[in-house]
Parts: sequence; C-alpha cells; structure tokens
Amino acid sequence: MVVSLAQIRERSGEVFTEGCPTRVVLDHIMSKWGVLVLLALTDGTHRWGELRREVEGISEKMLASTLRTLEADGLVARTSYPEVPPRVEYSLTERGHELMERMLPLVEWVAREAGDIVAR
Amino acid sequence: MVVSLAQIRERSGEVFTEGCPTRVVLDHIMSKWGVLVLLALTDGTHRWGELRREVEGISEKMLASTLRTLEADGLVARTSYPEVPPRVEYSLTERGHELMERMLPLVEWVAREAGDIVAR
DNA sequence: CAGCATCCGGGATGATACTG
DNA sequence: CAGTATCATCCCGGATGCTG
Repeated sequence: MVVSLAQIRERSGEVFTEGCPTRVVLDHIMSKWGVLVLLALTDGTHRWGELRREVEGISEKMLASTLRTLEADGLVARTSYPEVPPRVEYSLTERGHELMERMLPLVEWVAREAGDIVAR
Repeated sequence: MVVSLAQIRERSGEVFTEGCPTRVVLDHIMSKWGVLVLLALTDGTHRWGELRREVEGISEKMLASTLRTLEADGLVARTSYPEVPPRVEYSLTERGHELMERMLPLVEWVAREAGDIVAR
C-alpha cells in the first residue's frame, strides 16, 4: 500500500493544524513513555509490576499516567482481578494491535539504524 | 515483512534500557515537532520560512533546534545559498526517506483513526 | 531572510510517603 | 500488589531582541 502525504492531508484534514485530533493522538503514542509501554505490551499481557520493571527508568507516576491515557484512547485494555493481593493485567486492544502493526516496522528500522545515527 | 518484538530486542540489544541509542533516536524523530517537520519535508524540499508557516504553531527556536537535531542525525540535509537575501533549503536525505517510508503508514493510520479515538 | 542569544514561566517529570 | 497524593525540580519551549 502506497501512502502519500497528500492522502494524509486529505484524510486527516489538517495534520499541521494546532489542536487537530491527529496531533493529540500522535502526542500520546509517540511520547517518550507511550512508545515503550506499547512495545512492552506487544508480546502479550503484562501485570503492572512487570511493566514497571520492563520499561526501565519509568516512574510509578508516569506509568500510571501513560496507561490511563492509552486506555482512554482505546489502545490498551485493563483487567482487574478481585483478589488479595490485587492483580491487574494490561494488554493491547484490537485497535492497539492495529497500531503496533504499523509501528513495529518503524521501531525495528530505528533499532537497526540507531547505532550508526548516534555514533556520528 | 514480519517484524517481531523478539527481533527488535535481538537487533537493538536493549530497547528498554535507559540511554540506549534506540531511545535517543526515537526521542528525536517521535518528538512533538520532529514528526511534523519530517512530514512536511516528505513532499519535497522546503525553505526555512515555508516550514515555519507549514508547521503551524512552531516557534523559530524549536524549528531551528529540531532541524539541527535531524540534520545531525543524518535525516535532513541543509543547503545554504550564498545570496542576498539568504536562502536556505531543507530536504530529506536518503536515510530520511527510508525512515518516512516506515513512518507514513503509521501516521496515515493515526490520521484515519484519530477522530474516533479522541471523540470517546 | 534565516537564524542565534538570552531570559523566564509553567507544565512535565521524578522522588517519596502512604493506602486499599 | 497496585496504585494515589504530595511536593520538589527541571528543562521544554515561548517571547523578545539582535545580527549577517
């Protein structure tokens, strides 16, 4: 599938306009922690504590905030089990999987090129 | 081409580790203004003033800063013409085009879904 | 026209303590 | 275990003024 910038402009209306929905969603999923949390969830369901350990350097506050935003966007599903001690699991929704289908090739390319890029 | 998270982990070493090159590059290209500047350059060469007008809301400071970062990463080429008044043009490098090849499908999807997502 | 230097305010982010 | 609440901090990013 060939995608042109013109198509993006047409479909999204105004990608370059302040406050347009596209900018808002981009800010969520392409934020420093948003990408890493989504990536961590790509290989399956994870518990809160697992995410905290997996996404190195994230604070509890930012993990909570990031997860709430992604959940509100319908990209991440939160499942709480009424047990003691509490157990909460996070996973990608259908929409989240669609997103990551598009984001993985990008991240893969960056991961491959990053060494060369920062070494300059 | 199928890309798995496992492949990313293998190739990049430690995507989730603090300070790894992948995180640095992701921060550059997925920053608020980085994405928009790269998008604007996807349909060809642009002058400084054009970019300033096209990427609505960006300040001169952030435009300059963003362009310098992307240029240092080898994603954007800067061409200065010794004229009066000065003329400077920016365009994607080969590597920049490779990047946008992967980013456009993602942005296109976001542009298409953004309305539904923020409307919730 | 295409920038750079400087100042500065506020939101983003981190650290810590606490709770159901 | 899975968060929330609070406070402290930092640096992103805007505004302004100036220059080649």
